[in-house]
Order: sequence, then C-alpha cells, then structure tokens
Amino acid sequence: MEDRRQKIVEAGLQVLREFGYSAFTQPRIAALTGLRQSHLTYYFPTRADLLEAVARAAVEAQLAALGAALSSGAELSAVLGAMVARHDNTRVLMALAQAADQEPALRTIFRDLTTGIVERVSGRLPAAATDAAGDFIHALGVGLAVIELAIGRPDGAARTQAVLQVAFRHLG
Amino acid sequence: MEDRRQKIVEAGLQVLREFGYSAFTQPRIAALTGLRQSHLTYYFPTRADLLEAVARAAVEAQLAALGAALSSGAELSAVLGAMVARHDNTRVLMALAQAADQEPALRTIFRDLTTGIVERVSGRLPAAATDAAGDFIHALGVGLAVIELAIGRPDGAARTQAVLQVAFRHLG
DNA sequence: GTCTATAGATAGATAGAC
DNA sequence: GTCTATCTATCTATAGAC
Repeated sequence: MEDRRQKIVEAGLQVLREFGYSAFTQPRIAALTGLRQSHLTYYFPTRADLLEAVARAAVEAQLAALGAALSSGAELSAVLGAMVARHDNTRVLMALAQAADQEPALRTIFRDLTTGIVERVSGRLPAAATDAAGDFIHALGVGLAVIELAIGRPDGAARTQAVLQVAFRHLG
Repeated sequence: MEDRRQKIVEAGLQVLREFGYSAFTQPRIAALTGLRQSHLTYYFPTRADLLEAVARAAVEAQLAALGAALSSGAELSAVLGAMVARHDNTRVLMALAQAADQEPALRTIFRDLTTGIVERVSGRLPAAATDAAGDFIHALGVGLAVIELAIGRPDGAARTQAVLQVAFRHLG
C-alpha cells in the first residue's frame, strides 16, 4: 500500500527533525510507525533508498513552509529570523548536507533545496539588489541557523537578531 | 603514557576531517592508531569522553589555522574564501555543531570556537564596522562552507566567490 | 504481494589478564 | 598501570513464511 510508504517517510523525517542525522536508523523509524524494522526493508530495500525518499520529502516540506511564511505578508527579515530559530529545520538541513557530502546521489536533492530557497527569497528582495543577493541571504541564514542550534539560547537568538539587522541595513 | 592520548585524539580528529561525524567510532579511530578498540577505553572510558577531547583539539586547531592565515597578510576576503573551501574544516565544524546540539556539555566548546573566530576576524574589519560585523562575517562563512560542502564543486565555489564579493562591498 | 524471523556486521563498555 | 578478550546492544540485510 502506498499509504505505508508515506507513513514511513513521514516518520523518517520526524526523526531527523527531533534527533538529527545520527538517529536516522531503521529501528527508530520503524518504532514510530508501529511496523517491524524488517518490514521497512520491503518498501525501501536499503537504508540509502529510505534516506533518499526522506530527503526529497524534506526538501518539499521546507520549501512549502518557506513559501507559506513568505506569503503571509511578514517582513523578509522577520520570516528569516523565524526560520533560523526553528531548530528542527536546522537539524534536517544539516542531515541533508552531511548525507550529500557522503553520497553524491543526494547532492542533486540538496541543490533543489538551495535553488528553491534562493528563488523564493530573491522575489522578495529590493529590485536594486544584485544577482548574488539571494545566495547571500540564503548563506547567511544557513550559517545563523547552524550557530544558533549549536550555541543554544538565549545567546544564539540575540546574536541572530543583531546580525540580521546588519545584513538588512546593507540591503536596504 | 600521555603520548598515546595525544595520538588517539589526533586520529579522532582525522576521522572527523575525512569522513565526518557519522564515522566517529572507536573501531575506526583505533584502526588509525594501531591500537585495539578496547584499548581506547582505557584512556577514554566512554565515547563521550573521547569526543570531548577531540572537540577541544579541533577548536584549538581551527583557531590556530585561522590565526596563521590571517597573519599571512592576505586580504580578509581571500582568507575567508580559502577557509570556506576547506571541506575538512567544514566537516569538523558540522560535527561539533551536531554534537553540541545533542550534548550540552559540548556547547561550551562550540562557543569557544565561535568566540575565537569572531575575535580574530573582528580585528581585521574596518574601524567603522558595527559591533555585530564580526558575527555577521562568521555566520556568512559558516553558511557558505556548509552549502559548498553539500553542493560540491564547481557550483559551490562560484557561488561562494560571488557572495563574498557582495558582502565585502557592503563592509567597505 | 505483504510481512517477519533471523543472520551477519559493527558499535560501545566491562571484567579481568599481565 | 597497561592492555585485551569478550559480552551486550544495535544496526542493516536476507531468506523465507503466509
């Protein structure tokens, strides 16, 4: 049943969000779905197959969330600040980056995420902004998210706010 | 012997540099030193103990490398570009971030790294630069490094160069 | 086609040999 | 004090039951 596949992928994504890449194991994911571990391998023969499916779902979810936040009418800087503060997002992002580093097949998926974010962000930048401004904002967001995750609150949050102010003052 | 401890920590760091956090296992590290896995646990009773020691050594090494690069007289933007391109650095950075997220005891160590980088970078910024400019440059560098690692060359490298130009034009 | 028992590999930690 | 054989836990994959 296709429904099962969906459930499994959703569980895999949840594991990444809550516990990060190192917790991405079949037993953990299986426990979340109520299935046996050996059952997972029927739908996804290898761990890599499952990871690829979860990565695609992750990209889709991230882009949808960003799209929704942007179309809410809030300021770009506010939207960015909120995304950076979502540690579950950051865990997924880092998992994708790590996986892409190890498995070239996943690089394409990570590229899709990057392209999608830059596209959506660029549409919100001042017309005068240079071509690389979208990449610039994206990279800044990624860096802030990683640092805030690792440093922890409240230090990280304050740092993020100050940096975003600097960046957006420059962009106008 | 203290020499053994040093050797083990060095091997652990090398594993992080080459293969990332998911490869940080006692068997792998032991193989690199020629010791038995069970021997490692004499010097570092638990995996967490070893990780902590390796994390401290990593911070020290990263800061030393940055210091050396900065005092070479090269432009700050060039130094930053070179650091971002060092994927082994990025793997270590991501390992520290991931570990800090899971183990609060490691957050302090990650903070030391952040503080050290920001200090060293800030000393090279224009006097007119605002207080958060060091954090800004640091976050941008982290983001660029992660993206370049995951996207791979040559796409990542070109993107990095374009973004650095944008950023440094603003800083003057 | 759907599911599970079980094998095979690898991880971390301990008790104990020297 | 230094080192290792070994136990236990956990992970992935396969062969085969229904």
